[in-house]
This record gives sequence, structure tokens and C-alpha cells, in this order.
Amino acid sequence: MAGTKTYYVTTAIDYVNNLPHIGTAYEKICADVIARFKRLEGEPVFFLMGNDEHSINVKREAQARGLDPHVYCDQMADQFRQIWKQLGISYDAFIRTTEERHAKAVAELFRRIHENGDIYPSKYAGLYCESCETFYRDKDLVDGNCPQHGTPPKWIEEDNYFFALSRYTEEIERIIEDKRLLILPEIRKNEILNILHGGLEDVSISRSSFDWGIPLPIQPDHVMYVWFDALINYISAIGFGWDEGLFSQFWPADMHIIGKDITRFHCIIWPAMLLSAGLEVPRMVFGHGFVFLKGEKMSKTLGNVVTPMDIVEVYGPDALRYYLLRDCSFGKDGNFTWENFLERYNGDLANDFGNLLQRVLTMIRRYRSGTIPSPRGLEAEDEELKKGCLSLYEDVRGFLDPMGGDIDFHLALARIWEAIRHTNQYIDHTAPWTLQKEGKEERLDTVLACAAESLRIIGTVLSPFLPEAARGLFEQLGLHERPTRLTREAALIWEHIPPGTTVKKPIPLFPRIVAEEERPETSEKSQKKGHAKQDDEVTIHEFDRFDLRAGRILEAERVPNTEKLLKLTVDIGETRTIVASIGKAFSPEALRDQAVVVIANLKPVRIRGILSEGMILAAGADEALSLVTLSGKVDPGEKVR
RNA sequence: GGCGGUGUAGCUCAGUUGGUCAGAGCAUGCGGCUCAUAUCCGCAGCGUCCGGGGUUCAAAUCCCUGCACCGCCA
Repeated sequence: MAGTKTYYVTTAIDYVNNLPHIGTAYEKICADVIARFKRLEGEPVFFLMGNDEHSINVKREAQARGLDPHVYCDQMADQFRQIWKQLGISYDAFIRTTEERHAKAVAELFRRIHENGDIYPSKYAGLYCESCETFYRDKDLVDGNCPQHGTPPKWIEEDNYFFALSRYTEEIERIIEDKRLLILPEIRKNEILNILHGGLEDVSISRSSFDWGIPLPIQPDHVMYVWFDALINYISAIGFGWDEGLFSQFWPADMHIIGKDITRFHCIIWPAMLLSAGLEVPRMVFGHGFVFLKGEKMSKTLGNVVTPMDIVEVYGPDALRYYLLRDCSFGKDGNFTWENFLERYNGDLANDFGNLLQRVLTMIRRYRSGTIPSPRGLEAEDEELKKGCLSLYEDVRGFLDPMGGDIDFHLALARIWEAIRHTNQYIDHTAPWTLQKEGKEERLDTVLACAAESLRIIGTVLSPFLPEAARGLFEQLGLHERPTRLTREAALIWEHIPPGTTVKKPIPLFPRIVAEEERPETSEKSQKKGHAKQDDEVTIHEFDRFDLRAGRILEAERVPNTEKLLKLTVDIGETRTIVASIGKAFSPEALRDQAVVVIANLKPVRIRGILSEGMILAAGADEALSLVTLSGKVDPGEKVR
């Protein structure tokens, strides 16, 4: 591997004034699939993420919380990394712009650009929105306010340093047209070329009005404009300015994955900075679409899931990964709706995929005592299944290849589900249960073996997308390969399962999300009474339907690999198991013997494979959560009204 | 104002260079199986492929124009 250039993929570094939202997660998930798929191909990969900590907004946010910016950034970095870990993002390095190595790289790059004569002082005066960190002209303002934030901009007059961006207009245009810098999808490239045709203006790269940032080497009382500083993360993380040998192994980046709103910075300013410093430009910039959250009202069927990010806690990372990758198109905008999420989860993950593994495992256990048999001569339909599976890898690779003009995660998954459906059909056609009854043992061996092989290949190809599910699949099949150690070869061979492999007892990969009754009473009632709408008032009768009871927590333990979930055993006159997302506010120890109020007749929901038979009442969120309790002594099981 | 994008079954979307391209999944209706997480399989409907015009033997697919929504630039 020595001498081979590492495939270097990056995502945008994130501002730390808010925790990541669903769109941020989408970007990281997509980048993660690319990274994992490249690893599957056997390529050395370096996957970089990080946080952007130099911004006046970050300083403000920290001050608002009474924290030193560094302390605040440390806390945020921990939280970000925790979230990425939960989502299964396999980044190799995490860069923060307040790090020493970053400062070194920034200084070195600045030095080179300065030496090249591309930095000069000038006066800047204008209307400046601090939230956007952008200057506006009068005509851009809406009623005198910032068009983005609706807040009044400040008149700022200061001596700034400028970067001679305009000098690079033609060169950048050339490298884009030569495809030395590939911009995807096409629409983003058109936009950039459009901007270039209009000509570029030099940009201000320093601020003297505040001090949270990297000091300008030639004028230490100025700090570098946050964008200028932030872009450099892509090289500061890999050794630029502090380890040239390392740097040369990774640079240029193979793919910068960013939101479509910041293509300009990545396709114009960043390449210009690199050209000025005599460095190579990145090979590709992909400006992905946004994910919008539609219909804030969440489904009642999802238990205690409140935001899309909570899905990870309750249903695991792959539930969210699958939904986003399958329902959104990378280059275009997408939507998150609870309805579609449920449809994808139950339909695709639970019924098609999870159930397929389940039924195959059960038959192998029932008919072959759990040992996967070896095939004994393939018939036409076996060959057909084999053919479909062996072409799966190449097909998926094709969809992920950016040279096609886009990266189609959703089509790749659609192709994998074709294989899943095919395998379900195969099982129906071959009907192993009938073979068993008729004593056709050899045929039964072959069919079970083929079904298992098919699952193995599906799991391999699926592993970059749904790493945890793939791991579960291999484990249950009794295969010792870990998805992270898989290679493409494994997806291109049939009969790869070692003889004598013994499957495990099946555990549903994706427990179905059980829908609450469609509240037939309510709809009937409203029809009977002819009310067009139901108002928010409820009758005492309706309230009576809630079986609220006094309870006492007997035992509490954390649900593994989750942050908030606790598995509680509660005495409410009878013993119930309840999964509650109160783990951020309470430790299991603190809850033992705690008096609580429980909704006893809530439709049971399976959360992380645990059947939750009720809900604990509480107010607040996360750390600031408070339990509803009872002031006096009440026996468990007592009705609350 | 300039440049660009999108508009295909109730919903979400596939449709490379014009010729089984009128499709898939979900939803709906009917039928089948029982290994499986009330899961799976099969069948059936449903469409003026945004409107209008043109090129062609042939257009969802190319050209012009109109409408709707959206993005970038100004």
C-alpha cells in the first residue's frame, strides 16, 4: 500500500452554535457510505470531519451560557462526536479549527499566499450582518434588514486585508472546464461557471472588530475571516504546515462533500487559495441537497421519538440512515416525514429485509439443526438467484460512481432491495417447507444454502449503507466476518460460506413499529355528531380512557448503546417493563424505588427490541427532565385521576 | 432582468444516446402460502408522461412557446 495515494473524502466542518440537525446528519451519512464503500473496494481511505469554531456566533453562544469559548467548543465537540458515533459515522480524523495544528497550517498557507503577492490591505466600509458574517449592499436588504436573518445590519468601517481572488477567475474557469476540478451535480457546476463568467471581486479576509479567531500573521490585531480559516481545515488535518510527508500522501482531496449553499466557497475561493499557494486543487466537490422536515407533528405510533435525531436512540442508526439514503436524492433536496419514515421502516427494513433473514434462519434451524447445508447442484432458479446476487456489487458500484454525474444512494438501495425481493420470491417458489414434507433432502440443502449465500452477499453489499444491520446479519448467520473487514471479493463469490457454519437464534434486525389503533372511537364519534373538526377539549369520559396508575420503579438499567434509554421494571399493581428516554436526566441508581405515574394502557411498543408496556409521565427534556410523582404514600396500582 | 433546474399513476420516484418507455415501490381490491417480525408471493385496476405548437416513419425523451414551483447571479 506504500506509495498509493489514499482516497481522501471530507465533509463540511460544522458550526458549533447548534447541535447537528437532520440535514447535517444526512451529509455525514452519505460521506460515510462513500468511505465505507471505498474501503470495501480495498482502497485506503481517509475520511475527515470536524468542527468550525471560529465565528462571532460561537463566541456569543458561549458567552450566553457564561462559558469561555474554548470550554464551550470542547463541550460541543464532545457532543458532536458522540452523535456521529451513534450514527455509525466511520471518520478517521476529526479536526477543530481551534487546534494548534490548524493554526500552523493556516499560518503557512497565509504565508505562501502573501508571498505570492495576493494579499493587500484596503479599507472596507459597508453594511454587515454578523449572523451571516457577510456584507450587504443597500439593495440586497429587505426593509433595511438582512435578507437571511431579518435583523438590521451594522455599518462597519475597517481596514481589512484582501485576497486577490479576481486574479484567478480564468484559471479556475479553465480547471473546471478541464474537469481537473469536478463539480457535481451538474447544476452546481453551471452555477459556478455562471458566477465566473460574471467576473470575480477580491474578497476581504480579515476582521479587526473582534478577537475570536486566528490572528493574521502580518497584523496580529486582526483575525482571519472565518471562511478563509475554515476552508484550510481540509489540509490542516492531514499535515500541511506540520508534516509534509503525511500531507503529500493525502492531498489533493478526492471528494469534498458539502451542502449546496457553500459550493461557491469550495469551488471558487478555496481553489484560488490553493492555486495562489502553489498547491493542487481538490478533484471533486459535491454539493448535496438539503433535507427538510415536513409536518412537525410526529406520529403517535413512534413511541417516545420526538425529533428525527431521536430515531437513532430508539430504532438504531440504520433506521435513520436507510430512510435518508433511500428517500432523498443526493443532488436534490429531500424531505423527512414521519409517515414516509414509518413506511420505509416497516415496509422495507422490517418486512422485506429483516423478515427475510428471520425466515431463512428459522428454516435452517428447524430443518437442519442450525447448520447451513452445502448446495448439491444448482437448478435454473438457483442459477438465476446466484446471477442476480453476483451482479449486485457491480450494479451498486455503478450507482455510487460520481462519474455518472450524480451519486445515487437511493438507486443503489433500490437495487439491493431488488435482490432482497428476489430472494423472498425464490423462497416462495422453492418452498423449503414442502421439500421438507416430501423428503427431498438434497434439494432442501441446496435451497437453504442458496438463500443463505444470497443473504451473505446482500449483507456484504449493504454494509456501507447499514453497517449495524450488516453486522447483525453476519452474526446471526454465524459468519465471523465483520462488515468492516469485508472486501468486494466476498460479494463476487458464490458458495463462500464455510461448511458447517451454524446460525444463531434469530433476533429481529428491525422490530416492526406497531401502529396504534387508528382511534376508531374518535373518528366514529366525530362522524356521528357531524362535527367537521374536533376541538382540543376532551370530556371526562375521554380522559377516563387513560389508565393512569401510581407506580414504583423496582429496577432500572441502561439500554446498551443508547444515551437516553432506560429499561425500567415498574410495579403498578402488576410488574411491567417500560423503556423510557429519561437516561440523560437520571441514573438507574437514582430511580430505584422512585414513585412515578404510569400510563398503563398505552399500546405496547417495541423499542430496541424491548417490549415497552407503558409510559412514565415526565416534563421537560434531556437533562432538565422532571418526573411526575405523588406527594404522599400511595400503593402501586392505585388509579390516578 | 440574466442563467439554470423541476413538473410521469392517490403518494414517493425510475425512465442512458428518440423506436415493447408508459414503469417500480407504497397505498387500494382480489387470490395463494405458512418458513417468517399479522410477515411473504401472485394477480388486478388507476396515467391527456404540466398546457400548446413543431421536427420525425416514430417523442415522456429533441426544438419553440406558455404555465407552476424552485435555485443561482444581478
